[in-house]
Amino acid sequence: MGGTVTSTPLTRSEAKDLTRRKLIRAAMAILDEEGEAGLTTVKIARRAGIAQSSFYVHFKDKQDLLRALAEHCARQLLGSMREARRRAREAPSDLERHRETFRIPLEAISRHPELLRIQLRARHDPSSPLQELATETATAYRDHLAADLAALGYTAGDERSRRRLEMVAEGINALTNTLALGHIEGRYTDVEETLDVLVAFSKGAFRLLRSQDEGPSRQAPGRDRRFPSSPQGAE
Amino acid sequence: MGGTVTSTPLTRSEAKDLTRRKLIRAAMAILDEEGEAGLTTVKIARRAGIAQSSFYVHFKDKQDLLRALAEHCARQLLGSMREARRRAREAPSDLERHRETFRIPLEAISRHPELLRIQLRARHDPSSPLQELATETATAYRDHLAADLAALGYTAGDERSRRRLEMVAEGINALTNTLALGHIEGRYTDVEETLDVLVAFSKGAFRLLRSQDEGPSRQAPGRDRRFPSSPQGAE
DNA sequence: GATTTCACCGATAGTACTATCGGTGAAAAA
DNA sequence: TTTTTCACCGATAGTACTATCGGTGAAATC
Repeated sequence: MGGTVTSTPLTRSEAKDLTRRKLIRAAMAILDEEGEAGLTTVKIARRAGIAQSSFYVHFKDKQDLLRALAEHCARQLLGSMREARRRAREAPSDLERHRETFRIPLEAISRHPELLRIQLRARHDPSSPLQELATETATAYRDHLAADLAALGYTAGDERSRRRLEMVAEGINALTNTLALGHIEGRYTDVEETLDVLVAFSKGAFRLLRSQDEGPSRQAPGRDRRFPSSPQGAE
Repeated sequence: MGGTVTSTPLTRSEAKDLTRRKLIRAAMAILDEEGEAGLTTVKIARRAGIAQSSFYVHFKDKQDLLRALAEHCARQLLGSMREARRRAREAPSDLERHRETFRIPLEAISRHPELLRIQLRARHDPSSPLQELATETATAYRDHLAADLAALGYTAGDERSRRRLEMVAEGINALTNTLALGHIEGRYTDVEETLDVLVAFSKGAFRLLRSQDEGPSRQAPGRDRRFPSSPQGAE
């Protein structure tokens, strides 16, 4: 990453570190292309250019590699999150800042779409060793956005408005992810158009947040506000 | 399903059909609880109460079961989609209709959350035999919603407004799924509150759709509107 | 130059799962 | 009643993957 182009003669520890990184990269690629079912030590090692058994020189077991991979992803995601916050602060006008808040994660996702894909997949997969990381990341993003919104004046006073803020933040993240994937898949090629849609959606939500203290929900408060739990009998 | 409570003496073909359904149910439950990695013929058979080898009396192989399971899910999803359309038409006022359009899928998801979970998981998993079904389902939902919106007057004239409509429909679906999951996971217990948020988001998007013919996008049309493709060099 | 270290190799034991096979008893057909 | 059918059983061959082990040569150390 540092840009130092070291020529071929490497020390032993440098070479080892390089192989380790190759293994993580290979695992990421396979995870992205074939999913976790396709992730075997045989394929990882072959792709990294070493023998299958040599895999265990670098990692205790497969689980150990996934832990390292999760850390790697977390570092990268945290980095782009910090960058987003920093760059959004630099925007001149309020309107531009609002738009930038969407552009930056969109750019970040476009740069490394495999991170989002792997995260979305692991998010709902109980058999995935990455599920915990995926959930944590999603929560972190949501809270980060909610905090930003709170700082912008959409203050969370009572419990209800706090929950609304959370819902809006989660919704905005879902929208960003979905449209970013559409962009990556080539369906929505125009970034500015995508930003238009994101901004439009969020404006509606902000209007709700601003009106939070003015009146109660549209429904009478007396009735049951939960769906009954699954009756389990349907065919 | 039909309500006929047949007492214990079953014909041979009835008994076989029952076992087959038990196998599909067992597979669904395991898929939901443990993901595809945990889905083995051993577990499916044990859960259905038969020997592992008897699995092959009902299905040619595991793939065959997954095909049957996909059909089963597709039928159920299609059914709830039709129900949603029908019930939304019955709503008295426009405002109520708008709100109902969100309530019905939310109810449907709450009734069978495992369907959504399995779909979301398979959607981004290249190793999943259910990926195709999941993608088709997502597309069908999006187009269904887009058509409803078009019928409501958000007409798709030119190519650009058609694409916007598609983006909005996809966004609304993503929002519905995300908030529905939040509801299932117990974070957003109040259905009416969830509907408030969904309606607020969509109002913002509708405002955009209505203004589609009035002016161009906020950005100058000359510059590059796509992100460069991933440089692959980042660490 | 001699010795030690160790990243990598090939071979293989162990494990978990898929799918097949012959046998069995009760329902269905004769 | 006799015969046939077949849904289910236990046992097991075949397959794919994980993880270990002893060996090797070049880098590192002496």
